[in-house]
Amino acid sequence: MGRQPCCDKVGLKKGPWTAEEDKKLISFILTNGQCCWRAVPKLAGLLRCGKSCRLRWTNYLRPDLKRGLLSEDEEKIVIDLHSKLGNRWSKIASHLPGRTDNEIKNHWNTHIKKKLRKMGIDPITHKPVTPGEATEKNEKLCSQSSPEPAETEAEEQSMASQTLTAESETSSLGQTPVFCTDEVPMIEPHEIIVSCDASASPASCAAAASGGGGGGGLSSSSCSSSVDCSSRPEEIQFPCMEWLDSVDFWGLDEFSTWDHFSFDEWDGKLGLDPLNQFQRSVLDQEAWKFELF
DNA sequence: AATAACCACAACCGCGTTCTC
DNA sequence: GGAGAACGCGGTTGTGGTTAT
Repeated sequence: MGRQPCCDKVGLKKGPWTAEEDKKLISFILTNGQCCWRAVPKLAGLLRCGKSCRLRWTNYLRPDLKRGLLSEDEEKIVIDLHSKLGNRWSKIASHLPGRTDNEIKNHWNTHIKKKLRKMGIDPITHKPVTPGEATEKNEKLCSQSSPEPAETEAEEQSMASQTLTAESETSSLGQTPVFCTDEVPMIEPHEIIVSCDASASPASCAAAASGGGGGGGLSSSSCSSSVDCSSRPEEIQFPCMEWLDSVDFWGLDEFSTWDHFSFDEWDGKLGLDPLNQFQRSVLDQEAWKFELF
């Protein structure tokens, strides 16, 4: 009857992930690709539920993630999309390659909201507020009348034109290039090949094929989780994920030999400029996760 | 130097949707 | 077609770090 439960919640670990757990999860996904999340913790030897593994991967461990604060341009795009889409963070994230819905949501709540309020703009309605109007009470009222999200395909299509892509390096909101050169470079959507063999679902293939165009395709929702391998044992083996040479640091051979890891290698494989201090600092921040480095 | 207050972000929770049997 | 489970999303909470007192 139905599917098997994703995890029995008894004895599962919660809270912050340890470096060891990260390592296990990364190794597993490197070896096997992203397949059924419910199977991941068991096979990877983790005492976590599949949901937790998926979140950890999509929000933190994915190689294509940009780290660091959102740029001015990205903020503008978030604000603009939020005015049209409301709190549909995954939709918004799909227009910002390398950013996750969680990240955008957090950034919105901690930075952008305040910024907008300072500018005298209601972050919920995106309309100017008169002084004294922005009271707590008012805010609650406003939240009940959040902007009408775009419902139609056409609307979403038009919004997709704002997507940050390699092809269009300018946003609809500004004439300046979308990414500063000192930002962490993205692995472009087209650099990730999702193999679409005959057994792969049409939906996931379509999503992969349209990865660069339209919606960015690298969002947590539209890319990483779209692999359909549910319930077909032959696919559960390992689906649909190949990395180009440029991202082949994820290739198990090298990555599994953690002892030999160096940041220079990491940079190279990620396509990072070894001299980019910002990137390095970001990676240094990450290093706590990989004490073995 | 100690500690309280604040801030940022990772992770969890719950719900709606999708999918399989 | 219905039941039950996985998945994905958005809201909320918890935790660690930083700043102010």
